[in-house]
Amino acid sequence: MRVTLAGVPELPEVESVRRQLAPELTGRRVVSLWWDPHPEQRFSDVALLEGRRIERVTRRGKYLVCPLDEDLELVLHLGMTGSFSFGPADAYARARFGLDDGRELVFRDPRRFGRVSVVEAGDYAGIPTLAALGPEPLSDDFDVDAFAAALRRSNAPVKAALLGQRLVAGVGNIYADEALWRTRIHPASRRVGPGRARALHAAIREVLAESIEREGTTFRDYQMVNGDSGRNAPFLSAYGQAGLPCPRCGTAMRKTVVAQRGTTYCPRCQRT
DNA sequence: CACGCCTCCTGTGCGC
DNA sequence: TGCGCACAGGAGGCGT
Repeated sequence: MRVTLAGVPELPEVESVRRQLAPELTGRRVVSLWWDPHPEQRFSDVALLEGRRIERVTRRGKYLVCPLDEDLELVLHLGMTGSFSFGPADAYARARFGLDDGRELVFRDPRRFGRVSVVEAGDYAGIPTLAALGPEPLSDDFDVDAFAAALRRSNAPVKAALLGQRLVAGVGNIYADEALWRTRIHPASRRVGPGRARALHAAIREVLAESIEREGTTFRDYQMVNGDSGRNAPFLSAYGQAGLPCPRCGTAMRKTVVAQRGTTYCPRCQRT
């Protein structure tokens, strides 16, 4: 079985990019600006960035959030294939930010799913997922009892709940499959009791923290600012492993669709 | 409100 | 060899 894999940036990948960008961008001023006007709705008020100073480079879930002077914020989402580099721009460059140190930060995004917005600080009305984003999974705000209660209230498949960004921020297709595999929960399960919720809470933290240590998962598209790949791919147990033996029980891993997303799980270990 | 389905995009890989 | 098409998927939007 052959599966096409992209390796979309999720929390560990965005955090790895953030760690590389922060020292380069903090304190820099944007002195020139270009962006591809297509598709128009993925670039919002970007012109406001001209002349602004980047105060910090932070992250919420899969969003990069850069406070600017003048009480503005630059909000970036890498979509499926977004990446940054300090030039040179190629045919897939969607935005170019000229800095006051003479360098140019290039936002490259072949599939154009990324988004760039400049907003008044904290005003996420135009970015609804960010406005309603759940707690950071690696912070104390990610409360196990609140998570368990929210899962109990949810009638959606547990994987859909994880991807929804409201119960917890930053989990995407890769780490949802990994955390569910570790806790032996079937991705389509609509009933997750407190014991399994507690285990899932811990597993989400583990898979994300381990991947951050390895600077993320690279299949093809994701790369860091310096062009390096993440090193987490060889450690995946579920995502992309369809047809291969389950690392726990040896049963062939199965691929299905849950929440309109490709989903790999062990049909023997993972029970609803 | 919660849930689920459709859409946006384009490179890739497969079948014929 | 070349063509056509299915597939990958985060988030936004909309219908139920």
